[in-house]
Amino acid sequence: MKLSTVRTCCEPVLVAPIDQAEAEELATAFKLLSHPIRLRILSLIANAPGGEMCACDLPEVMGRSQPTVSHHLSLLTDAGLLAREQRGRWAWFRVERERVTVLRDALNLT
Amino acid sequence: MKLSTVRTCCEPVLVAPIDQAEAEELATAFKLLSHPIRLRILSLIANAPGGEMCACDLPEVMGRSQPTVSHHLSLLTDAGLLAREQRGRWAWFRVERERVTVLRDALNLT
DNA sequence: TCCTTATATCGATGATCGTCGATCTATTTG
DNA sequence: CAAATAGATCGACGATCATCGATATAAGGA
Repeated sequence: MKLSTVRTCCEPVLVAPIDQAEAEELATAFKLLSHPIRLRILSLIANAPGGEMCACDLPEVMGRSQPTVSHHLSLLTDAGLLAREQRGRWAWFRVERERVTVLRDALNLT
Repeated sequence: MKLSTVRTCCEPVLVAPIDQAEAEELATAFKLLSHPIRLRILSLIANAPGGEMCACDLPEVMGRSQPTVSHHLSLLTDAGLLAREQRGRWAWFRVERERVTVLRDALNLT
């Protein structure tokens, strides 16, 4: 899904009417923000030292099992909201801020 | 849910880390934006003449049944994203822009 | 008061989602 | 190569969600 080509800061949802296809793509993206674990993961990584975090720390911090955390990390990564980098046997993640900006700008009112 | 007291433009999700309670409230709000019909309803009403729209027109425009549209209007209204006003036997809706702004600001990166 | 119309609510059904134990894969280390 | 460890994938289960027909409610008009 190339979200940035669908909706930019110049044509936000609440200023220009959207059609069915655009609504479906945006809804899919906002769905990623509709779960507390995913919001906390984004918030945690964005505020981590160096803006990145190792997946190995997340199950304990989140209080969820490793498969559950891995599942949510995959969803965020597949959607382009997180970038994944393998270092040795550890996976490091950082927030793709441009993608978050696209979603924020979709809610512009002016 | 008093969302505006929980998260303002001064402490966005990606600048300050959020705890479990805040994440749950925000996730509940973003869930409303995670369905194409609800995004189209918001977009349609925000761009309607006078910024308001009668519910009577929505089932045909959306291609959904009257109960389905009523259900989504209730979700948006209960969450404060839409304001409902009864005029005679018709229900008119307008977008509560301040509430949308709260969600947008939660995604601020700077 | 009776009829019509707009909207909400109920109830049921199928679909999607979140979770985790078990297992598989890949990488490092001894 | 074998053991250990990080992470992904699988499979199943319960929970939540979207939808719509049927029906209830509420308001206006005859």
